[in-house]
Amino acid sequence: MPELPEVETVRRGLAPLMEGRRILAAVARRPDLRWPLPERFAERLTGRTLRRLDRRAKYLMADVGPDANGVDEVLVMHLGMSGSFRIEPDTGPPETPGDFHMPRSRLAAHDHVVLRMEGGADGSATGRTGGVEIVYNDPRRFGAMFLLPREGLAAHPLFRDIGPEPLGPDFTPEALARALAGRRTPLKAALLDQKVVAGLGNIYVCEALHRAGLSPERAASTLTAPTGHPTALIVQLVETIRTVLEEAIEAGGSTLRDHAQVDGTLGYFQHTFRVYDREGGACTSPGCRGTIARLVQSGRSTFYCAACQR
DNA sequence: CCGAATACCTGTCTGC
DNA sequence: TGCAGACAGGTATTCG
Repeated sequence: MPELPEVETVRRGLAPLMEGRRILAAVARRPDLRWPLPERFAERLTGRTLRRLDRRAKYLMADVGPDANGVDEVLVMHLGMSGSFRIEPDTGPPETPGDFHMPRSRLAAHDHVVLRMEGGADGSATGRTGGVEIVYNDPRRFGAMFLLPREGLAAHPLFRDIGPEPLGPDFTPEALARALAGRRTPLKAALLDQKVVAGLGNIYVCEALHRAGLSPERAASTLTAPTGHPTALIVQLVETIRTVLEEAIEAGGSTLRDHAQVDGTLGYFQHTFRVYDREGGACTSPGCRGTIARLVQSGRSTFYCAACQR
């Protein structure tokens, strides 16, 4: 499921267990996810301190500091369609460099990567060595990990063309108007395009369009005035996208507080949607008596209300 | 250049 | 119960 709110929830869940801590051991249990894992993955990460865990679009970006040659690197992680992280208490023996022990009983099918983190001074993580083991599980293997130089990362092909962060200062009505100008593609497809705005996926595009009262089939260009300036509709859409994402992050936060320490699985949380996966259900817009319908646009399901989305 | 289709994988659900 | 087929929240690549 991971779209921006889910990835941000994962980031917030992992950050307290990872930031400022050494990676005592790392394991890649297979050579690839969607693409090959970084060469010598375990050796390159072992012993380094994870300074910060950030997010850009749907990517997690872990600043792991300098490598053996002093080159600052970032561990970039993407959850794809089915990736999640699980937190296990570290019950392993004290570390020797390059050594890694994890009880087989605690590994599950599709556990592809494990990072053993050192414990924190605050005692917030309570494995035998005071730390945790962070397990990446991904059945469909559409996820990915890269270890890239920090210098010039924004110009890397993965990030070069990604649009503004929707919760950041650059996602303005003017910017969205510019990005949609002249585009004949349906609004649904345009908002899924990561070049237009970062981090939206199928669910939150459906949700945002419903709340904004905009048809997913409307040509994207029709939100931009002939002058190239934003229309009132675009101002509304920018605001709606922010609201939908903020509410979802809030829902993810409460899931974290309620369940993360018990369940240990990050990446999926309960959230109720107004249109997504509600085909045949009643539209919840005030005063609307419509029914949620499903349609397929460029091979993906769109859920919407034809009565109130124009 | 743009937009649509395809490919990458496995698990789950539906209908016969 | 078994099984074929559809479908799943992402994105790089290919095709027209």
